[in-house]
Amino acid sequence: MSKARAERDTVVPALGEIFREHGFEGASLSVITEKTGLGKGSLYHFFPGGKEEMATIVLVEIDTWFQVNVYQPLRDSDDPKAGIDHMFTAVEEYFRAGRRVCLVGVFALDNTRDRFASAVKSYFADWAKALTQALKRCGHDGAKAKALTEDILGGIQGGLVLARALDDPAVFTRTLKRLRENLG
Amino acid sequence: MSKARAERDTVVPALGEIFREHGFEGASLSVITEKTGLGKGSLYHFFPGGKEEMATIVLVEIDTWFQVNVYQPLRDSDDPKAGIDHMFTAVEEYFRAGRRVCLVGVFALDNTRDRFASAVKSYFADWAKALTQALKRCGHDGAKAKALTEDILGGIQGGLVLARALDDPAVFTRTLKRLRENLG
DNA sequence: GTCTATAAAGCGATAGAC
DNA sequence: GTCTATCGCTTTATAGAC
Repeated sequence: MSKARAERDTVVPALGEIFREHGFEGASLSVITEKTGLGKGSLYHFFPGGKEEMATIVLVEIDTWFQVNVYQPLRDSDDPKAGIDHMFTAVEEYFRAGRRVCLVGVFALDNTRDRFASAVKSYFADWAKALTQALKRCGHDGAKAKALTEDILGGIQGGLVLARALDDPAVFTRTLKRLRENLG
Repeated sequence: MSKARAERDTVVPALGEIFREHGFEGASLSVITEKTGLGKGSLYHFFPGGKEEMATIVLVEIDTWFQVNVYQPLRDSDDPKAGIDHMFTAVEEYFRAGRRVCLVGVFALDNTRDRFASAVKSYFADWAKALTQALKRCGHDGAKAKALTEDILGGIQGGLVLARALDDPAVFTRTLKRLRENLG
């Protein structure tokens, strides 16, 4: 089981890219088979729950990544400004400078939304909470910190949508730069 | 033909809501039949090209609406500030104060993207061009006008994603308010 | 113009041999 | 653990009666 688990985990990143690229509905088993090189037999061996389990595990992996690389630094950094700087750097890398969309954003907009509603909601809620707290520690009052948080999280998602729609990743990096500078 | 055309056009808004709610892949003919009350026979009579034609016509309708209600006022208003104010008001109504997502944004993120790439691209490109021009007429230099345009269009899209993800439409209206105030 | 019936293909998922 | 074969269902789309 532990071995199967380890084997399974190596496929999860590839599954993430597939869901990002095709959405939940569009990621058919034939596409998944093709891109991962795993046959249906293997896929259902690793993920008895089928596509839904695959997507759930991908969402868990994403949550873990953001907890470790974004939320924790925001919460725990002695210097809250450094935590925020680290967030912007991590986000720019994670979204490959605008060439990669946000899977949670994709799931939020399409009809997959209801299926994974709680994971989608807590992704943004956790992020917002950690960022607001860091902004308060930087000296902003509660209302300002909340407003800045919405501007930053919304700006990131919107920048990704625009970058993809216009087929111009630089829109995203420019947006990140302005959001960063806007904090002074 | 003109009669069929008129009859057809009455269904287009309903199709728009269906694609918004379910995405392109998720909007199956059975869903469309149920929500519009039209049988498959009627649907293929009005839209011989099937789903793809339905979505194409919906995108044309959206483009027309934004041309008339957003881009033209931005371009033609004697007072560019009034044109921008009008844009924010129209956008808040159009997206039902955060309860309605942007179909073009939905199509931009999922795998439908490639299918309707040019319509998706020109939706944002036309909007950006008109808004940048209006901002320049307000006195902003070219670089500032371009930056503000990206912040505003991205902010709108991001606000819609966040509102949907958090199941809290007010996130969108607060974002719009700040974008508006940010212009002074 | 709208209906029913149906075709052809793809879907997620399962079973069983190996 | 991976394969092939197959089930049952849904999908888009078409045909033809009315």
